[in-house]
Amino acid sequence: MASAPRHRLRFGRDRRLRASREFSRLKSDGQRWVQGCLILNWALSTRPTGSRLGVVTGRRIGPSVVRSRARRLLREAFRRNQHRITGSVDLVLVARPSIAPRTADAVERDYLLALKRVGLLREAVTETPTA
RNA sequence: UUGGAAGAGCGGGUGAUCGCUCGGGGCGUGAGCCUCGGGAGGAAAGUCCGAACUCCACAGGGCGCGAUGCUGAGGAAACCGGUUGCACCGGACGAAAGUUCGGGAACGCCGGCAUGACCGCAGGCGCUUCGGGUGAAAGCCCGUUGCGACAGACAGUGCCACAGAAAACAAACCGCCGGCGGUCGCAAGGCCGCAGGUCAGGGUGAAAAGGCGGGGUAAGAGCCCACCGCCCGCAUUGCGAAAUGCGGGGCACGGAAAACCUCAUCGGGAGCAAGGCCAAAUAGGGGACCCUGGACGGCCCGUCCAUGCCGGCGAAAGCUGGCGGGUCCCGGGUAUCGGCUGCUGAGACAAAUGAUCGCCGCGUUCCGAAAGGGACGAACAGAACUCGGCUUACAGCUCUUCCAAGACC
Repeated sequence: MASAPRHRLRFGRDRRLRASREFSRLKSDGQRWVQGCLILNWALSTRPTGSRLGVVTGRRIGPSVVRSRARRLLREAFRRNQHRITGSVDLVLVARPSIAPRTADAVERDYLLALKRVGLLREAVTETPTA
C-alpha cells in the first residue's frame, strides 16, 4: 500500500535552476562528487518549495542529438526520485562523455549511487516500494 | 527471379502509466488544479548562394575590391495585394445529428516576380566513342556515344618538373650535305680533323614550332606551288552562340587564365546577438587631445554645404579665453545570458517535443518435418525570425525505367 499516497512526480519550472548566477554559485561554492557518467554539484537550499535541478551538457559529449538525450535522461532520473532527497537541495548534474551509450536505467543507478555517497539519499521506507 | 545503374517516395504503427511545453475553456482569494487541442527533419545539419525583413549609410567621377562568364526561351518560396474561407471562437435555430450568421485566417488559386557557380529544355562550338562515306594520304563530311565554370594565352609580366642537343626572341646529339687540310688507294672512293650548311630521318618528351604530295636543292627548308588546316578582313544568313562564301597573309599563333592579368556585365554595409519598447533621468562626474568638419563607412580628385555665441587685445587681419562641439579613456548608475516585443496554426531562452512497458509490423539468425516459437537488430540525425536553391550524412523498405544473368512458355 506504499504507492497509494504517492507524491506526484512533477517537474515544473519552479523545480529547475534557471539563472546563470545560480549555476556559477554551485560551481564555485557547492559540493562536488563524480560518479560514473555524471558529476554532481550540490548545495543546501533555503527555499522551502523543494529541491531544484540544473543540467549541464557540454559540447564535448557529442552532437546535439546526444546532448539532448543526456539532458533528458538526467532530468528523468531526478524527476523519478525527487522525493527521496533529504531536505531541500539545489543540484547541478553535469553529463560526462561516457553517458552517450548508457540506458536510462544505468544513468539512474549512477545518480542514486552519487546521492547515497554524499548522504543526500533518504534510505527510508520507500527503499523498494513495489519493483 | 537475382544483381547493378538512374530517378521518385517512405523513414515503423498502436496502446497504457509517469512527465514537459504552448494555446483555448472552466474552477480557485491564491499557489495551483481540471479539461480540450497543437508540439522536430528529409536533411531541422553545413552555412556555399540568393530572397524577405530590420537598422545604418547614400550628390558626382575615377581607382580599387568582390562576384559572374557559349547562346536562346522558360521555371521558386517566404513576403505583399486580391480571392476562397479549413482548424478554432462567438451568436441564432434545433431534442439531437446538424444548419445558418459573424469573426478568423492556414493550405490552395491569381497577380506583384525579378536572380543564380540552381533546375531541366532547345541549340552552337570544342574534344571524344563507335559506325559509314569520300580521298593516295593527311584530312573532310554524315550519323552516333560521352564530356566541357565554354570570354581572352597574336595586350602585357611571369611559369612549364623529369627526360632531352634544344621547351618559346627555339635548338645541331646522332644522321645528311658540300668545302678545306691530312692520310690510304691506280681510280671510284674510304678514314681522320677543321670551319660551316641543314631539320627530311633517328632518339627524348605531355608537347619538338602547320599536314600531305610535288617542284626545288650540295643536302634541305612555305624556299616555291596545289589541296587541307590556321590567322586577318569583308559580305550574306541566323533573335543569338555561330555558320557559309569571297578576298588577303606563307604561317608570325605550344600549354596553363584555378599565377598575375585583360575584357564585358553586375554589386552599398551589417545582421534577429538585426531592430523596437520598458525602468531612472528635460539625469550626467573626472581626465587627455582637437576645433575645420561633413558629403566619404577603403583611397584620391575637383566640387558643394556649413564654419556658431560671448569676452579680452588690436585700426584691421588675426591672436587668445570661455560657452559650445567632436574623439578617446576612466568613473557613477545597475536587470547584465534583465523583462516585453520582433516570434509564428511547433515557438523555447540553462533552451519543451520525453521516459518506461506491452502488442502488432519489418530485417537477420537459431530450433522445428510443418504449424509455430526463441534471440538479436532497426540508420543519419534534434527546430531557435522566415523562405527557395545547393552540398554533405543516411539502416531498411516501396515504385518506375534501363542493363546483365538465369528459369519457364
